[in-house]
Amino acid sequence: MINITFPDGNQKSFEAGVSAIDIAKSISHKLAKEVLSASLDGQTIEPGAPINQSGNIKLFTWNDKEGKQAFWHSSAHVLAQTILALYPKTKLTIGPPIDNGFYYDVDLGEETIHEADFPKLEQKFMELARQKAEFKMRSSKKADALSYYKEKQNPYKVELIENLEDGTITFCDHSDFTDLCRGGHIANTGAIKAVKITAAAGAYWRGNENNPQLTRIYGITFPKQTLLEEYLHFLEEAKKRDHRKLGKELELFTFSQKVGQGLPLWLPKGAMLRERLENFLKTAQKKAGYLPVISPHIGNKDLYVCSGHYEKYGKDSFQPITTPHEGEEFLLKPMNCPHHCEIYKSSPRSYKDLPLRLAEFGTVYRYEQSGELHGLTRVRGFTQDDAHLFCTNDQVKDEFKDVIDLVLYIFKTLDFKEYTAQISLRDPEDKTKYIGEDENWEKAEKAIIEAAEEKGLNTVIEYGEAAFYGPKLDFMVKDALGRSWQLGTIQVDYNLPERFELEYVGADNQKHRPVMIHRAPFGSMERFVAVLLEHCEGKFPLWLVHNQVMILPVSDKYNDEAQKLLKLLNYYDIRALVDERSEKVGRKIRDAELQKVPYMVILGEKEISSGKISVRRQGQGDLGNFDVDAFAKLVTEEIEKELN
RNA sequence: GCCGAUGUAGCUCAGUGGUAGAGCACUUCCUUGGUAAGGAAGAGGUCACGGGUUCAAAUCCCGUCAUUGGCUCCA
Repeated sequence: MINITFPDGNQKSFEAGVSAIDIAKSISHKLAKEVLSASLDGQTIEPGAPINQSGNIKLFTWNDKEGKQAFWHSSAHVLAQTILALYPKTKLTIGPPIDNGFYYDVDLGEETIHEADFPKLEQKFMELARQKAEFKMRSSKKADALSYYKEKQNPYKVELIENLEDGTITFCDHSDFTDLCRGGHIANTGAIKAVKITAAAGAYWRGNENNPQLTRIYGITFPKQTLLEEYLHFLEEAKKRDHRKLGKELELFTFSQKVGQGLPLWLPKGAMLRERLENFLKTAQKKAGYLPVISPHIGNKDLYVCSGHYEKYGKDSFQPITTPHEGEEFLLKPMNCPHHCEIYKSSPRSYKDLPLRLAEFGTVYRYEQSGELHGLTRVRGFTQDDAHLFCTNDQVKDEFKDVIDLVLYIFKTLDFKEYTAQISLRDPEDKTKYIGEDENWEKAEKAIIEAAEEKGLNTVIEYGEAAFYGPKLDFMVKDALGRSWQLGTIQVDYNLPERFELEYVGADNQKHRPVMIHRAPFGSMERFVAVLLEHCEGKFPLWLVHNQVMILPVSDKYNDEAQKLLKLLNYYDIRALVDERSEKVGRKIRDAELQKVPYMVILGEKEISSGKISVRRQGQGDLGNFDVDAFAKLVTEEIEKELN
């Protein structure tokens, strides 16, 4: 007999050899049917495999991340089986579960899979899944595993196995299909009730662009048909929140082939939106002791050679502009920091001047690869809400913490509740990608980790994600489709002050080197607006929205009164417009609702004679009658609340 | 840059080799109304661009450009 302990602390005895599913059955048949995966003492186990030792069990269903992962991992096996059945010459590589489904990377040789082939794949997939084949793990000797794949002429699997220790190599069989696999399946393929092949894409073997390109087939499966329908519905809804669609509808920005790829054109409404965001941050920065600076759009190449950016990113910049007579080379400014370093150097600095916080909405240009461009989130010309804080060693942590507060204030004001605070450190395997002394890196990394900890941030650490000159704290926010984008960033840098020989005179009358903090709470105005649009679905908070109030005269007769009201609202600093079209009021309401105007004011005979306006809130309907100043107060108070 | 997809009116899209289409938006006229679409008429396109096949191309083929889903990259 063995003792099994459940997460709630309860214990039960079972005969040795019992499976996780049997254990679930002992609780309820419903649970047994729903269990997808299990773990014993934290180790993932196959749900149908015999358990021969006592331990702590956890049972996972579709509602658990672990359950979904096992489900999609198993589905990847079936996908591989499907592809092999339809394209027998395929060489399999890897096929992991991801956040939304799974993929399998395959070498199809001469064949290609097109979107038109997806229905065929889906049909075969379900045919195979319905066989209810059990997933069974078995171990293999390294030599046997190698010869198996050598015989199949599959260099990818051979490479994978060569990197594994003998004695740890396992395969998973189901039906007539077998694959190298470390485990973590559902019991059998029968639980898969619905599949959607979502995309075919190229992907490099082991993520290295010098390696052969494989075909990656993406799919998603569900234990119920209705869940697939819900997922497809979610994708439809996400499309409505796409910033590219909303940007067009709300007339915020556009692109022109003539102007160039990745070079956004801000339309008046978009430019005014940006202005409000910038002013919001400028006000906050003024309070926090920042000083504005302005630097030009081009800079001498030597400036970036000095900073090290040219060596590292020269190929990712636009090519230098050469002056006709002197032959001097200039780059379109790819970042603002070297300029700000030179501003620092414009005058001798004392420790009394520090921290010196230089801020600029600096527009920069980067030659991003064409395949990378994406709406406003990845462009070739964009404006950073940049600032560089020059401080002493002792001031780094406090300055860093203040910047965290600023980022969190912005996120709170704009209702970004879900974000990831990512600490990006050096790649411990390859320090050659970075400049500077180990000692400085350690100081910088320690400062970030401590500051984030003292601010109580829930952080994840990513190795190898640091900038080449220093570690950083990045704030990542997801778009409508769940893709993660870096918005705010804070970076500690001991290296550029060194390279630019920045100095200050300390209380000891000796020269010292300052530390630099790079920070951009929005990140780039373009990307920030994009993610903001997707978050609020185009329904901007009142303080940001272009048109706060739409005045709707009941008929043309009241247009003059409407204009008077408009002036009055403007006097209260409220942005409003009058809908003077000869349309019925129902139509005007509908259009204002669709334009996502937060407040509507209806003006007709009743309002004029009573002196009270009739107010509607977007998405809510009629709010009743108000005196104009009471309404103005309502609006201004709502704005104040949003900004505090 | 690489692999796949897409490109028709301002927007969303239909149109599989034989005269370029719809809805919304726009313009004009009628209508002057009470809380999510009043009516009529009109205007609007070198079917992304360049070549080819054909008696005939939006449609088939090749190339280019742009957009797009991924991969790689991201100061």
